Amino acid sequence: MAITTKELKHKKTECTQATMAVRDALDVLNGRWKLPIIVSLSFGVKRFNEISKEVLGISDKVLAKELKDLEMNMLIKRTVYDTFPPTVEYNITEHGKSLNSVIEELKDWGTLHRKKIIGR
Amino acid sequence: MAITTKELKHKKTECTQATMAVRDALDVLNGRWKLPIIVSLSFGVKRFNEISKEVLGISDKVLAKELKDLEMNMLIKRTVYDTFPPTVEYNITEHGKSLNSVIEELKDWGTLHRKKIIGR
DNA sequence: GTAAGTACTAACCTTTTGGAAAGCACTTAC
DNA sequence: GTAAGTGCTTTCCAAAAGGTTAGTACTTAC
Repeated sequence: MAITTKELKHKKTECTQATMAVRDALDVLNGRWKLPIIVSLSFGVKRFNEISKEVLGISDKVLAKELKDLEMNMLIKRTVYDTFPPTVEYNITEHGKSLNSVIEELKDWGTLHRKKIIGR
Repeated sequence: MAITTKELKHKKTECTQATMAVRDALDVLNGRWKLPIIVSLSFGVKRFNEISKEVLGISDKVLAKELKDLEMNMLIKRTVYDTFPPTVEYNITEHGKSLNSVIEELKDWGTLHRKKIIGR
């Protein structure tokens, strides 16, 4: 089911703003780790190893990558202190906090869904 | 950074219900295609090829898989009519409609984020 | 009989994602 | 000098996701 450039252009004009905005949001939050990390940081400033322990199952490599992504999208801020054993702190930004209502909705829906499907 | 069973059990007791619910929701909606498909179907009943044309870039194989996933999670319903060229219709369920507020939030946040980062 | 249309599935291959383990730079404490 | 602690990075490898192309079952229209 190949899509020709013509079809793509044609469809693009029909494509609603809404769908694109949802896609934008999903792209930023993609994967299993972004939101758990944000939730973890929403409880306060944390260091690398603290996040690594709180977000269950994440590997160092992936955590480092996810933190970079989140920083690039201005959802979190990285602060380095030049201490003896190095200290790096991560905290949410105002922009990151604006995700609160999204997270609330996901939490509510997740709870509803669990009742409906998993724990029926 | 391996996690021992002991650590896992220990942390599990601390792990908030909230984080698990968010995870549940994300698991159901994972990937780039689930929500676009749901949005597409939220505008009305559609057939396989119609969805395939509306959800830009998705391949037949992936579409078929995603539709199966969504049906298993009771978000959409599949109806087969035994006509000459076969007809299969997909529509959202009530449970699927309960995602509306999540989608609204994602849309709003996506719009905000685009202003902040992409089109600053 | 042959072409067309629908909704897929199967086979094959490439890309992406992700985990485990080790290493590194730097400094302090012993 | 050597061990420890921090925040990563690198290498290697396995699994998962995803794209392309072809094919199938069935019937109807020509």
